[in-house]
Amino acid sequence: MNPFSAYDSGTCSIARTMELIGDRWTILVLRDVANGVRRFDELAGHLGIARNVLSSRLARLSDAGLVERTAYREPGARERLEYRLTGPGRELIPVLIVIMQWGDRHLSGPEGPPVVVRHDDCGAPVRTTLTCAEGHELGDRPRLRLEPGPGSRVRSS
Amino acid sequence: MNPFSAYDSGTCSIARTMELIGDRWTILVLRDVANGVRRFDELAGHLGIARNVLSSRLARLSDAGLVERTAYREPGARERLEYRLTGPGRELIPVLIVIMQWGDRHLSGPEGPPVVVRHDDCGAPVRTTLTCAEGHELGDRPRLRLEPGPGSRVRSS
DNA sequence: CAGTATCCCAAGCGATACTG
DNA sequence: CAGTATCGCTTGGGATACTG
Repeated sequence: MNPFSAYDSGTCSIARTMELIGDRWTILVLRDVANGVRRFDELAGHLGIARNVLSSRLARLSDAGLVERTAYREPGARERLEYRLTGPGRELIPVLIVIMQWGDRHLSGPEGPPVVVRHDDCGAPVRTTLTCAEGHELGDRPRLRLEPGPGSRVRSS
Repeated sequence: MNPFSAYDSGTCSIARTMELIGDRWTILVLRDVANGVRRFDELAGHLGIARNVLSSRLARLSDAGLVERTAYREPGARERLEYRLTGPGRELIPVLIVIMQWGDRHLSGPEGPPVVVRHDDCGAPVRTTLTCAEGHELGDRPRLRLEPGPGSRVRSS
């Protein structure tokens, strides 16, 4: 009867995702990797994270397939390792953007946000919008309805 | 020279937002409150969270202005307290949706996602999209450019 | 440079008992 | 019912030293 019993914490996609990225550092690591910070020491320095923690976060992200470690060699230089987002990792970028957008609006000072994200092709600022399959735009405070999906454990009787 | 020095961890909107919601429980509390679970014991039972932790999370969310506690009284019943999202709190819903969307795609089993979110007005499923101010849709793996914003501490010289 | 290993502390969390 | 208080465990995290 309560539609939200479908939302049991075990299978909920939000819960599962947060298990992966819901700690103090992981999202920031992803942010930096997405922004082209690719080497271990560079990440450690820029984030101010302890090296062992960075190591374990990168390992988890790599296990989950969000980040891959590859070797590369600049001409004449010795081999180096770098981290890059995989496909699934890049698909997290919209998550980073919405979070940033919310923070820009509600947590940045009167000076405005410290960073602006633009569409690289046209230079216009980027934003996220909520739309439905009928093409309606839902705005910031959308009217939503939840229903059990195909993977629901709740019988629809 | 490095555009990402603008992204110092102190002012970054992602970092600031994650300080607020970047732990194991807060997002799930927000999810439940957004879904109409409004009373303390109901939240505690549904989430399986320890009561003291729930208490402290609600306090933090309330301090931050994402959630407000109000008293209400059903006719004939005694007074009760309930939590509701404030305006800024409701603006976090798109964050919940993108996270859920990503988890649906990458972390749910072959059965599919346990919950589907629909536009309440038309019943069509909801999704988030990245667009730029020029109206281009950017897709899952967008080509982005970062620039220091007005609140950047980095001189633009 | 790119990590891993160790040590220790602080925060987060769960269980439980208690109060209005 | 709606919380707060207390306790002890467990995890996360910082500093530092060490290895290939």
